[in-house]
Amino acid sequence: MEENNNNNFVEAITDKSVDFKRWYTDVIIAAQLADYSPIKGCMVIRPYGCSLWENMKRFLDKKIKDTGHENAYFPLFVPESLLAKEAEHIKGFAPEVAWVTHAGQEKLEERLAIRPTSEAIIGSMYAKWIDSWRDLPILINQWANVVRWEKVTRPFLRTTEFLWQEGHTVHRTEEEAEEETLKMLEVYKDFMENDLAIPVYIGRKTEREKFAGALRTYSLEALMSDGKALQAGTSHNLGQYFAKVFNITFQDMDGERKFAWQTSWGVSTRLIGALIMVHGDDSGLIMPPKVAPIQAVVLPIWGNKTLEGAVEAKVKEVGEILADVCRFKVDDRREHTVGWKFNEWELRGVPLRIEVGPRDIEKNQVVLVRRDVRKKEFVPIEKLKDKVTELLNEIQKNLFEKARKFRDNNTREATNFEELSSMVESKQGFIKACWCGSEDCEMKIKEKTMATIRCIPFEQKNGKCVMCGKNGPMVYFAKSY
RNA sequence: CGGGGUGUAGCGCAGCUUGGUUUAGCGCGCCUGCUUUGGGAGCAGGAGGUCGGGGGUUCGAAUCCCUCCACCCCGACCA
Repeated sequence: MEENNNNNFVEAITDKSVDFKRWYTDVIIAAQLADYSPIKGCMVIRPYGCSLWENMKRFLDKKIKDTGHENAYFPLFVPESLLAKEAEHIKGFAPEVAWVTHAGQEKLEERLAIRPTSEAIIGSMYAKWIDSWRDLPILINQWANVVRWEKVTRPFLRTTEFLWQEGHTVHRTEEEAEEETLKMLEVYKDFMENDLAIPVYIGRKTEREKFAGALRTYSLEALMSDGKALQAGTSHNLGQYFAKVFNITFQDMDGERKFAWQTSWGVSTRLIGALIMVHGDDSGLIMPPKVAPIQAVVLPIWGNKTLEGAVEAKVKEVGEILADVCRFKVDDRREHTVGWKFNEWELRGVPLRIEVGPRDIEKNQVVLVRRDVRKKEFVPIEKLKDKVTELLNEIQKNLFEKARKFRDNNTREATNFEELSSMVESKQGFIKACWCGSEDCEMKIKEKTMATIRCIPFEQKNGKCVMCGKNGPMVYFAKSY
């Protein structure tokens, strides 16, 4: 345990620079976002983490509904016969599907898969519900848990069971489906950048990286502060693949029976992992104010016995002022000193700290300290309300700007393979480079550098493939999670 | 799923090489009381362990052997 009187008061967590991966799990455990469970690969999301997820859900759920979607809930189980109907899709998931084979002692007549995703079960229902072009579009979203038996798991980033939302829509035309796919990509981008303060690059996935069974997959790619990229969300144009498998047809305006066009899109609790790795520092988490479970923590500093009553009264007054301003918590625990609490709440990433002590009572003020820049301010009680609102907004903006600058500063351009290779090796981050479009070159680059094509952005300038020299689009390469 | 590492109190560790003065210990945390509180407080007293599970060797196993499990790191696969 190292002693340091200036900056490093945190004993519980490893420094980011020393061991980023360990820092990541240390922070999660110490901040009580989650904990390991007795089940391999499964974690418990503790109240603090759950509250964060609920806040994230609230923002995203509203955006999903504002774009015309409704929530529904489909079964956890998928009969084997249904899942087996299509080959390509299930081939992508087969190794990670968990099966229910028994009910009590009795063997089931048909095995039930625990959904790794819900295309099959939802597709089978859509076939029942759709008959005419007038039934379209169907715009449904579900918040659910899914299970994928992963070999390697890490809290939030990849767990055996995880929480997510999956949108499943059906459209009359290919154009409409494509429009929906891209619309939701934008909804996600808006959510990630404005609510989570996580800047993302968006673009199309390569054939190799796309969702099993999809026509086209689009993704949002974020840069973690260790220089590795993280796929933060995906939106798929499923084409007519599942429609053909599950016989989702409708009679069109022209009287002809046609296969429907589908999309699916999802983001998961992995976003919590992203949030931790984008904003956190050596002292712990930093929560973007919009989704922070606690936006401000009020800490009474008791002083000597004769002043306690006055401090208590002032804390109560502060509480009343903040009541409809932000989500706050008064930490009046007696068992810890105030210094201890400073560190504790910094570790847990609360954006604003409000100190109320004997010296403040005389001046009718409080002390505000920002978590992101640790700046201290003395604020008169009558200005508290406006100041808190202002600071929370500023912190939200600052976190995004900081992350965007980091991402931009770590996005480099390579014109040939040697440059690409040395950039991956020495700097990490995103690397813009041209690629001919062949899987062959994609694989070669991956094998030689460990970097993969994260996405092909929409705004294009073509150039020579860093591998073979043929003409092709500029893409983002990165080592990724 | 391959390669490596770890597993002793809630957490971090020592003890293991060379089996027996160990009744398994230390720091932090925890409980009780008093004093404290503007950047991880002090004193006093106290609770807490089938040494990851199972099997074996031995008069005797935390210590040696086998096996299983979990977690971490590095690779192949994925949100």
